[in-house]
Amino acid sequence: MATLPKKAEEFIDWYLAVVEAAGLSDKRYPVKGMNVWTPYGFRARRNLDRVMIREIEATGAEAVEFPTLIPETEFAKEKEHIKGFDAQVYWVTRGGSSPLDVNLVLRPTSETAMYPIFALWVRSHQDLPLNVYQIVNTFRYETKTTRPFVRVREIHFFEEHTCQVDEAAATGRVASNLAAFGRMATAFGLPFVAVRRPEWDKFAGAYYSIALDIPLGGARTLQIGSVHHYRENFARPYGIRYEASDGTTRYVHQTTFGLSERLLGAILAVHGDDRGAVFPTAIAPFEVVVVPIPAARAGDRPQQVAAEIARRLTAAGRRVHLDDGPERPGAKYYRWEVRGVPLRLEIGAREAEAGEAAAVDRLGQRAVLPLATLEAAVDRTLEAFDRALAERAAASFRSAFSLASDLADLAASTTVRQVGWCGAEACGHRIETAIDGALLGVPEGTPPVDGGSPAACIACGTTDGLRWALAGRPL
RNA sequence: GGGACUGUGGGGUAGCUUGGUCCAUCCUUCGGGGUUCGGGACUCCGAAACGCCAGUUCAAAUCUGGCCAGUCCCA
Repeated sequence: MATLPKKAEEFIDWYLAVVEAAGLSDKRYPVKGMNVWTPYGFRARRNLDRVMIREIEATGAEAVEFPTLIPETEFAKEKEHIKGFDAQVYWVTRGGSSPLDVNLVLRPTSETAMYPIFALWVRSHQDLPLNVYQIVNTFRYETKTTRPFVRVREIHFFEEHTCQVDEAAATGRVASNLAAFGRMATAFGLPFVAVRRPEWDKFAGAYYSIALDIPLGGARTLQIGSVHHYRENFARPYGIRYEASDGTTRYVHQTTFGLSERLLGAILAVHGDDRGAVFPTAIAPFEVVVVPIPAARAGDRPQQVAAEIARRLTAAGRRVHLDDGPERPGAKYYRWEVRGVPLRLEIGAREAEAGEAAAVDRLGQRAVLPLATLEAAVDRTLEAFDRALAERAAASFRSAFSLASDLADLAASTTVRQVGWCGAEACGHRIETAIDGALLGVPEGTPPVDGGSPAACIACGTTDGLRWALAGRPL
């Protein structure tokens, strides 16, 4: 098996090689940006979905599913929105061989599919809040280089859409979404920053946008999700009104929360190492792989014990793979390492006789687990693994940001930079030019670098209206 | 949106400049046999490719055009 490129030296090549070697996606499908979810990758995706569903439903959202096609007439109702998406939608213009009277858009996102119906569902303040989400495929005609999970044309999209009684309630929903995302990120051991995007980079049609970004090493960043406050921007063109308790008619205030398989890409990018993928247990296609080690003197005892262990752990609710194929044990170790399985249990003649399992986690921690209390021992081992993985990610997150105080300093950035910014768009663009990237925005809450208060705008030097902002190079 | 480049078995590649020496190289992978088995075994046998369609030519992996796919740079 070919060795992988080094993560620190050739990040993109490393990422592609890991996706390939781990068997997560088949990118040979003959349409750009549309890849096949392989069995192993699909397991990871299903686990990702499970965590998203658990956390969003804990906040009172309900699952729905809207159609894939949107009439052009509905799509065009919100002017900023269509301007933002026009260049990247797929059109359906024919039914059979006949041109359609009204062309249909393959949804790039579902605002314009849902909101005409929301206008029918919402009549009274008693219908609010309306919190619904769907996990569906969306389509964007991406022209840049596509990459598995990170930039695709058919997106596995989680989107929550809500209607609230007023702006404050919508702001509360934004906070609730950010908290829900925080819980998802914790489950995946994934540190992130939430930043309010600058005006010129907010979602098409939004009042404001909060992006969830992760650092990828160097000044690179990856946006893995976003939460938007729409105020009444969509409610007005789509007529989503309700009668308040005082008898007046008002427009709802809306929010959305979007995530995608980029989260899987981010998990690979953050946790993976030079030996391949590393999955936190919450998303791991298999949490445990059991490898018997044959020995002439032991007969088939190791295989029998390994099979029994796999049965027991499966019964205990673990996702387990028993690898009792004919390969040599070492070949199996390498394979399950590149595929990122958190915990490997080895059963040889020694272990079979002693009533033990040799355990090695994906970070290299070794232990001997007694078979008598194996289920509990595996629980503890995986918990410790997840903690260690999260701590490793947190440590690299802490060193992924640094302060910068003048524009010349930005060009050679080897981290994401935290800078003082006066808020002016012209200064924002000068920062973007200086770093050859983007002004990511203003951090929500505590900024990543504890630098006190900013002294001056890095671009114009003014000391008025200062805030911390982050600048980086989005992938 | 503009420009450049690339496409060879499942994966990675040599060959292309100068058409013939190529029923196409090597690594890996896959199938079968034997010896093996506590960190990627060895060995024998076998399978597997010139993106697609036209054109030039006695002759095309190699030259030309279109299409499809991929990559990079610029706006």
